[in-house]
This record gives sequence, C-alpha cells and structure tokens, in this order.
Amino acid sequence: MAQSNPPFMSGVPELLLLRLLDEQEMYGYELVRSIKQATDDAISLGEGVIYPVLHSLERNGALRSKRKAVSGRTRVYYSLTKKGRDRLEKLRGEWSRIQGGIATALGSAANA
Amino acid sequence: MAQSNPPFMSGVPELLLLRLLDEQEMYGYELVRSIKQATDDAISLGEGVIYPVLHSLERNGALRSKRKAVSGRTRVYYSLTKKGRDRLEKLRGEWSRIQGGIATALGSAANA
DNA sequence: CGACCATACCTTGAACTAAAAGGTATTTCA
DNA sequence: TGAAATACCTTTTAGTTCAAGGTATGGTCG
Repeated sequence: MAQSNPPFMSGVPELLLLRLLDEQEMYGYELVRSIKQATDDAISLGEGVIYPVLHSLERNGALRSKRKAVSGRTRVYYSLTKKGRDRLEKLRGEWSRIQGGIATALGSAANA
Repeated sequence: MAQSNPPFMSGVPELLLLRLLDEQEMYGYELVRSIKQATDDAISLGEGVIYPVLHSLERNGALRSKRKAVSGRTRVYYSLTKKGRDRLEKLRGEWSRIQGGIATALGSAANA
C-alpha cells in the first residue's frame, strides 16, 4: 500500500528551528535570518520552508504562539512547549546518529 | 524563470558511494549492503537510489565500469576516475561545511 | 524435480521535501 | 512619493528518496 517513510535526512529544518526557539522565543521572519547566522551561513532556509514548519509544529502542540504588535507591525512569537522540548531531543538524537554514521563511513571506512 | 537549486543536503548518497568506491571497486548490489554496514546501520539506501546514481556518475565521467561474470552471474564493477576523485573531495567539503554549521547551531548556539 | 530464496541487474510510480516566487500590508527612509 | 525593509502567508515547481515491481540465474532443501 505504499506508505513512504520520510527521506533519511529530513527533519533538519525542524531541528534547527526548535533549537533556536528553545533558547528564546522568536517570530518567523526573524528565524529565517537567525538560522543563517547560527549556522555560519552554511544553511539558509527561506520563508517557504519556515512558515509551514512553524504551523505544523504548532498544530502538533510542539509550539505555542502569541501575537505581539510592535510598532504597528504584527509579529507572531513562537516558544516551545514540553512536547516541543521532547521533540527537540528526539531529533537531536536522530541527527547525531546519522551524522555519526556518515562520519564513520567517511573516516576509517575501510581497512575492512 | 524558476531554476531551483538542489535541496541543501542532498548529495549524501553520492558522497558515500564515491567514498566506498575510492577504496575498492564494487558492484551495485554490493554497495547497498556496504553503505548500510559502513554507516553502522544509520543509513540504508535501496537499489532505487544506488543504481540511478551509479549511472549518472558514469555518464558524467566520474566512474568507469567493467562487467565481470562471476559464477554465471553478471556483475558490473565500478571504480573512480580522476574526475570522480575530484568530485569526492568537493562533496566531502560541502558536507563538512553543512555538518559544521549544524553543529555550531546545536552546540554553543546561544548565550547570545 | 520443483519450489523458494538469494543474488544481480534495472525502472517506474508515488510520496515527500525544499526552493522559488508570488501575494498582501505596513513602516521607514531617502 | 516611491523604494526598500519588515512581516505575514500560500502556491507552484523541481528535485530526491522510498517502495515496489520486473527480469533472470544460481543455490538449497524437501
């Protein structure tokens, strides 16, 4: 019946986002720049990635949002819930696993 | 006109494959198991991924292939060309960059 | 011998993700 | 006033991976 697992290394945008929000609440537009900056320009995710992820995380109860009006503009600030912190730890673990696997393959790899 | 860059962390299957072939020539079916093993089961790529990558790398001149008949069965062994080794180094660098970026974001990240 | 599983190649189709671009609205600054 | 930046959001397109199917030979076990 062809139900597909997610690609083996997705979840990184979600991971970065949760990591940053775990430290301080932020709004979407801000996260776009923050991610770029926090990764030393290695990763740059557009709004077309960020907003959908924020919305889906909120739907799942991993994030909570509150609107703030700042100088006439509306910002939607997101912060982690308990569920969000759990999710962060889970993704962190998954990432460490695949990152480690790749490192092993690239490094010693051989001598087999 | 909407020409899209590849997703920010693709190229990993290609990287693993080149890395293994750099050490010894192998055939597709063998690579499927090798990748799983070399990454400590962290990454498991199916034949549907491996074969197309092999073919496209060969088309680009990064791999060279030779058929061998082993006990009545035909195997297609692949090995790296100069171009393939260059490509390997390039991908290695790219990977190190994004991997590093993520590590930075996950680690210190904050205290900002 | 017949059935079945492993080996070995390959392709197709569906699912999922990310990239790019477009759309609305307000503020700031030249 | 007019352009650029802020801030939200969605839609379209493209690209990758996953799952499964399709062919064929060889070995194993009842």
